[in-house]
Amino acid sequence: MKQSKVTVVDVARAAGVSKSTVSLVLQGSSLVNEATRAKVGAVIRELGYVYNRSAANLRQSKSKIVGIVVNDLTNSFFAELAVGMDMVVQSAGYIQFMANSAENADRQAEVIASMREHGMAGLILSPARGTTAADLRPLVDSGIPVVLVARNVPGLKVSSVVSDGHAGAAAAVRHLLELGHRRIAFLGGFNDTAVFDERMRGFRDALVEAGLDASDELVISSAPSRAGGVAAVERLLAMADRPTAALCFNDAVAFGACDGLRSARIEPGVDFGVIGFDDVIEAKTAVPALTTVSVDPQGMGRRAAQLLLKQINAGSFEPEALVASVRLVVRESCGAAQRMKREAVTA
Amino acid sequence: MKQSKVTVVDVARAAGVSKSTVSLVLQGSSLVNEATRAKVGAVIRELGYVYNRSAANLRQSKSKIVGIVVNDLTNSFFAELAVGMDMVVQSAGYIQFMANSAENADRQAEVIASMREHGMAGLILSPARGTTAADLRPLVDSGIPVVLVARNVPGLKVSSVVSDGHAGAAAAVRHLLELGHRRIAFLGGFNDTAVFDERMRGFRDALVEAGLDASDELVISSAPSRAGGVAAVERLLAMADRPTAALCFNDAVAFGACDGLRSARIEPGVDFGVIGFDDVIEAKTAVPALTTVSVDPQGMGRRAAQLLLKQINAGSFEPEALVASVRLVVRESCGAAQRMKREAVTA
DNA sequence: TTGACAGTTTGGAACGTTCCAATTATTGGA
DNA sequence: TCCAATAATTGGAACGTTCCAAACTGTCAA
Repeated sequence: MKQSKVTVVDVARAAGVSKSTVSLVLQGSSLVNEATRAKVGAVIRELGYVYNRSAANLRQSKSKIVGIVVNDLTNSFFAELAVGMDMVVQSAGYIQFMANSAENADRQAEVIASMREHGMAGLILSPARGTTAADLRPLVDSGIPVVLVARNVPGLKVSSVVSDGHAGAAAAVRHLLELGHRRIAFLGGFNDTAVFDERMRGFRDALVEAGLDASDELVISSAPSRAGGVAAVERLLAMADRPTAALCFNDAVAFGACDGLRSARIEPGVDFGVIGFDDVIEAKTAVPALTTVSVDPQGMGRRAAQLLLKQINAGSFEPEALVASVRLVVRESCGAAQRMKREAVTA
Repeated sequence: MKQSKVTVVDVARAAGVSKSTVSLVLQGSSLVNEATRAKVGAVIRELGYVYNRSAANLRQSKSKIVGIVVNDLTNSFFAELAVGMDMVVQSAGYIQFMANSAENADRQAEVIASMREHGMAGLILSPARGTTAADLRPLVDSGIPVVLVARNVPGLKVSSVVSDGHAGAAAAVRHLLELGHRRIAFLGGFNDTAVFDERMRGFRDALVEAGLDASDELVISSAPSRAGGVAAVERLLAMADRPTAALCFNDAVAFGACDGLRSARIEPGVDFGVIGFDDVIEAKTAVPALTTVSVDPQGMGRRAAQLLLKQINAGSFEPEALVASVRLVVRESCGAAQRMKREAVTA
């Protein structure tokens, strides 16, 4: 256990050159002679020298660190998002501070401040509920690139990568209409978020477009979780004019809805159509396999990271708003497979 | 968008004091006069000064950064683990580099090297499959505290926090025996990992203890995923002397096993007992609710982080091996609820 | 008036790197 | 032989902080 840190000066002394030369070797400069480079390299390995990046940054003030703050890492959608970012950040030779805000705006503010003190070059933020433009303004004004992902913050002029919730929800509803459903509910999610609003409007617009009922009672909000889905579907089942299908705010809600339906002896995908949103990994292997709007969170994460790195490398930049397109993945829970079977029989 | 960074000297000039005084204020020293402190504080806010922690670390060489490297963030067990660490690291005023190794030992080595260059004070590692003691030796020898979590690396003398897989597996098997099962399988997981080995030995030992068959054919390994569970249960169903219950390597495998059983018109929790391992969040709300060995990953994460911080603060330390105890959470998939119902009828 | 002392404040060196300008060594052409 | 050009190396200042030793203010007792 040797504690003493080896510096560039120690290496220089041992190799019989100046610290400047060692520095050049470290940067892979073409100025230095091949023999010297080899000698210095050998000494570096021998002494177990580790480069001190903070010291370097102090001089050149451009760090290779980005910040990533996510509202809920235990949610697999956001975990995938984070993994996507991780991939491109890592392969660009950057390293990330990464923190979970647990939907707590205060904690989020703290970690962002801390990351700033540690000298991050840019931030990717999947904002906690309740994040305001004012929270982020000082950071943005300081000229550090910020990319918002998955959720937007109204009134803030920064780059963002969000999915096309409106189009996705509308496509899902149209699919249910094609399958013959005429009374469709929207289940789950907190109705004070922008994402909820967007998806819900997609749902409404598609119903109105088809000349169908899109009244408020068809929108049942709840926590955007599996438990929330159970609760929401219970309220749905208690309705007088009961819907025959539902579009859910996200996949967690959809799973919960399936659980709730089963408890009531209603088989999802057979007696009732269920469509989720997000296409989390479990959607494919669940029983029944979940029909859902796929938003490829890893891809979104990758795009967000690419955008951030682009803005870091460009000296100045204009905010860019990317909308990740979305596609309906038809599996079993909507009842499409069931209908095909039925048609095969009647044919 | 003001780019110029404000330094302690700028603050000093604006407040009409020396940089030393500003530094004292920043550190909350009791030496400085109340009026001066207030004045400096005001100027700091006014100029939008942000503390440069790298510069400070350069001088005092003790950073408030820890590294966290996780083998698979998309797996909710490890995501929970990370969130637990995040909690205690954050509230101790530290910030974390966090990276996903995606089970790739090379990538893992790269990010660890990068974190080291950036000056981390300690590392929590949930090692990628195939990590060797040699990979970690240089880091450990340099005196930086390392805590291994969830998985151990044979031959490396560092602290670790792992769950008691042997006891957990044995408890699960005993429960199945109590429910009357006499032929029990072990499903899923790669058989070249230490975790697999430990759980499998717990399984075997409990069977042997009861004087039952614990032969190799009862152990069916596969990928530790939902798909792996489906595959494993298919092989189980093809056996001549078919088991009536199974302990699964983890919850993902258990879910897969349930899916596979259902496809074969066998109802898990009624016709067949299934027990998982890990108690991921979905276990509770799944249908049937999964009986599983709960290892509280968040708690493990918290303990690992606490251990690391303790070692960072103590100048020197001895490696400590923590074994997180484990408890069987009886829900529906094992058939216990079913048996109680049956007993109520016969009574 | 002086000195001791506590309460505050301060200049400057140090941390490990980069980068500029300057220096030295080497080569080749006239 | 000398000069110019090129190749390789180098010393020292700078980055933004901390920390030490020293210095300045008052106050109070002698």
